[in-house]
Amino acid sequence: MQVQQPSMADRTPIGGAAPGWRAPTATAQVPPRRAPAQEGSLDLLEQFGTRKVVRRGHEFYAAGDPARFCYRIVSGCVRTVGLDEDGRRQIAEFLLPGDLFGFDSLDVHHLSAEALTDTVVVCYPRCAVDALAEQHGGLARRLRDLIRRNLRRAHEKMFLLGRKSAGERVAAFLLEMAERTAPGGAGATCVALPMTRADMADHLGLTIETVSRTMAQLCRDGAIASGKAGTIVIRDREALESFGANTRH
Amino acid sequence: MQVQQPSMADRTPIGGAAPGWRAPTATAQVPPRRAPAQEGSLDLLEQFGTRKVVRRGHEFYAAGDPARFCYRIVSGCVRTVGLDEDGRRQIAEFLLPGDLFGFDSLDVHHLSAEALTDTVVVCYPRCAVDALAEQHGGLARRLRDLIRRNLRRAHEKMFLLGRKSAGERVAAFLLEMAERTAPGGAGATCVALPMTRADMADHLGLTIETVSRTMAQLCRDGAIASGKAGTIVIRDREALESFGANTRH
DNA sequence: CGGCGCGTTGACGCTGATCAAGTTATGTGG
DNA sequence: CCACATAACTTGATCAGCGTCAACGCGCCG
Repeated sequence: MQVQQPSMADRTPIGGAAPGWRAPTATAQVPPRRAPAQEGSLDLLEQFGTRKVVRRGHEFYAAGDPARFCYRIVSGCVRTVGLDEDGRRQIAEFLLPGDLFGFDSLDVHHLSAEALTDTVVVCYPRCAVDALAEQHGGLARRLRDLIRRNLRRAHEKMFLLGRKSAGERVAAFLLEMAERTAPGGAGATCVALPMTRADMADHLGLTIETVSRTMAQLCRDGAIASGKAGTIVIRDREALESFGANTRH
Repeated sequence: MQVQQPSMADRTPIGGAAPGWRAPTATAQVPPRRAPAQEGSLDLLEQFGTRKVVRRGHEFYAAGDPARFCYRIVSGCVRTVGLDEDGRRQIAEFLLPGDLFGFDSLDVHHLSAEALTDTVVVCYPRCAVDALAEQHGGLARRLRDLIRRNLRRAHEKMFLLGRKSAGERVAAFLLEMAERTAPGGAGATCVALPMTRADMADHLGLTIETVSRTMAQLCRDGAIASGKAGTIVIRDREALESFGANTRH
């Protein structure tokens, strides 16, 4: 396991005036996105946020680290990773601009969080989060609901991993990424996939080869097309939605 | 999907006298258990709790129901179930005496909860939970941590489903059940398995046959022995812990 | 140029699903 | 209490989805 602790020196107070964290760097292919309404209203926290940049491949925290900070992604992409002693890896989620992470750990992180691309985050001290939540029932409620939503997504992923075929998993993943980057998009949607095939495989409980083959199949079927530099285009959403359902009969 | 709503008539205030619910039927092998320390201290809630009995095979709530109540199990055993349109099923967790459930749903339950055996619960109105949490930061914090623990367990299960062999899944499940019913137990431990093979299969992402075969193998290896009426005995914990690790090399 | 990371494609085999009996529990009505 | 029906479990034979191993192409960078 890599244990590169990125320098803390680039953390700067956000204190006063205009939010300076509005995506100055354009490193990531993933465009900055407004936080969705249900997660956006943790405004009370903003005054405690500090900006931080983590370079591609580096960790925000490792499994086992004390949970001292929570994060909101401004730009870039992050994965949360579980590793076991044999080197087997499970990626719990990919996080995109607007997403929050680190809020659902107990005192100690049980997964590590790693930057897939150069990533800009706002970073909230855990003690500030807890203190604010102690005083403001509304914030506590929103935090609770945030973790609840994560739990619901985890349950959906358990279903995916336990009960769906390789084709269904890949198709569902692509649709999920599409929905997250362009909510409600209907026609041909361009989806950025900033992660490697290995990342997708470790997220979907498959191997690199199976992911690759499945996507090739989807291309042949005309459901998707491969765009430039880690993007795909969804051409036929319905084909994607029903893909692999026939595999398990 | 079965939509039997058990009668609400058998709900009675908890205040009263001797618990007449001490397992009249011998279906439930799971003995009552004290709530573990970290979950037990939701004491503020107790005054709002009402007792309720749900018979084996009946639902506490269905997926899609508004989340009006949360529950603590007094005796019995519960499963939380996700179902899809094809009839594929995923059991997120099995819940034992002392366990809490229903706390991690948003406004609407996304899984259904069904009694595996005749089950006695204490039932807390969601509005009371929320109102109390609004006023008592400490309670809110404990609720948050409760949901966080559930999320961590969900992540561990994602790892199990995505990355472990059939043997490892079954072995891990038996060890988990052992740990939950007899924490820290060292020697030969007797473990109640109040669920069917189909339940185990739908929890572990396997088929009935594979579960059955794997347990037969474990018996042959002397790691476990089958006891009476849905119980097994763990004879060799280390053999169990390393079982199936060789299968995937 | 050559090494390296990443992705693709093919051949083959194994784990676990599927199909099919058959046996043992569980429950029900006589 | 037994007879019967049904659910739950076990075991075997066969199959296929996906993993494994291997080779190769491509873009990037020193």
